[in-house]
Amino acid sequence: MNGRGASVARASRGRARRPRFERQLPQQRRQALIDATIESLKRYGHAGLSIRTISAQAGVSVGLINHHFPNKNQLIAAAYRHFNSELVGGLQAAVARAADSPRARMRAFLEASFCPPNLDQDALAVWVVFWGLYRHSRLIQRVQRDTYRGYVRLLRGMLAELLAQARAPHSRRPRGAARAARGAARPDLRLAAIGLTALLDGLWLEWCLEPGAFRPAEAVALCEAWVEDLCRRASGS
Amino acid sequence: MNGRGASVARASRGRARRPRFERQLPQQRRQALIDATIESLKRYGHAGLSIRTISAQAGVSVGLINHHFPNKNQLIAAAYRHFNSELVGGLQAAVARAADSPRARMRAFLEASFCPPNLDQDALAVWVVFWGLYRHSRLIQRVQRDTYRGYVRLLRGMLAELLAQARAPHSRRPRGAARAARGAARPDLRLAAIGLTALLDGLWLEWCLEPGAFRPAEAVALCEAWVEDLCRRASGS
DNA sequence: CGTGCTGTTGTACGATCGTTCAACAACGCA
DNA sequence: TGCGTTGTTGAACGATCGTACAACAGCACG
Repeated sequence: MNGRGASVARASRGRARRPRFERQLPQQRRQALIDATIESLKRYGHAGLSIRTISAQAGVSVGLINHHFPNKNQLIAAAYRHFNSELVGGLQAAVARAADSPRARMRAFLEASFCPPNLDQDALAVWVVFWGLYRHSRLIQRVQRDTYRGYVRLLRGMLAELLAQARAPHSRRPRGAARAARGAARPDLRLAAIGLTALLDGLWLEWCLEPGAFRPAEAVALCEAWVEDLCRRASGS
Repeated sequence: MNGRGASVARASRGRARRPRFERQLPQQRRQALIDATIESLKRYGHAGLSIRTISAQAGVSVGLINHHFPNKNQLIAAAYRHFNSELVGGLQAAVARAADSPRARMRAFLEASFCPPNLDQDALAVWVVFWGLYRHSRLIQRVQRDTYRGYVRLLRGMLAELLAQARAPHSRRPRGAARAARGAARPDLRLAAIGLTALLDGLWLEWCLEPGAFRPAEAVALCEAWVEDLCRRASGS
């Protein structure tokens, strides 16, 4: 009763009073809610999709989410978009940081794939929840379509460079190699990208399900052996 | 009001009266509920885990499930066990049906893996739901541990045969080959099984996510090429 | 035909879900 | 210092969740 008047009186009396909450800019709060969503999914799996669980994780009240997002699905889709772009961005950065040789770039890509934060049991839990939403949520489908493109382009580009170099190992044209190889190599490149993606994703999945089964370095080695066989077959034909 | 007396009167008047439900043996009803659970998961994803959705799918009332299963989790675990054993049993049967040569057996295994009912978008939806439960349900973990053993044994056995034949291609001992190769080949066999499983699962996953990306026969070819490279490397060293 | 067993039904209950909304309060600004 | 904007709170709503349980009814049997 009379809560407001009492608090105003306390404040005007000069007593130090901690604010009950902190106002933030919409942009910052939105990002905090997105982070809390992902953290909540890591901790509680599908149960972490609850508005109350997410708001508790973010340290805010239940009503705040609908002030920054029109509904729950939009928040989840935003979290999925952020999760995807973190992955793709991290891989792209690792490749860009590597030496300017197709092999070194591929190695950097593989090592980044089999390192934290990508290689993480909690991350798998998050992916699984999103995958489960895929078929019944147009929002999730749209995010998937938007972000997957960058991943495929990155991986295909590296494979094209490697295959071009394997076919013409003595000509020094690392820059134009991908473009030059595009004609005749396209059917092989398509299957090669499919196979490498499958091997990569499968190893990643296996490790997350049972981290003791093999070491990350062994996964990188398996992928590199596969790429090596691919190049050998390409140069042999 | 007085529903019972009225219906008895109708019945004794000789009017034909359809039974409102059919009693079934517990074993049959349990299986029907398990089938309904899987079908419900295929149709509605994670939302299909609801007691009311499953009972509607099975054409029974909500209360019946708790008469045949102590709670929802036990039903789900039973469904997961059935789903797993259907997969492993189908693969084992396909291998047993194949010709008695390591290559033929491996081919049969791969073709069965990339065929309905295993290669099915709906099936992926079911797997994803179960995977999402894995971390937080001891029942699911137990089922996984029980059933995965058979799958690994099957795949490792075929790989061992193939590697043994590759190492000694001229000695005719297809029966004892696996046993003979067990000593020196074990480290390679371990990584080989990991790699093939990853490639297989990854291709399966990719196809289910985007069935138009490649044909099942191409997936089989990719796996066989991988096995071929493995054997070549084993015989070369 | 009547009786007993038990498979089956459907309501009821408390908990939790996503969402709404009126009231509160933090903080920039005059 | 007081005011206005608006980020934030938390109670309340109806829907739906898993489970319990008393009543019903199919069907085998005497």
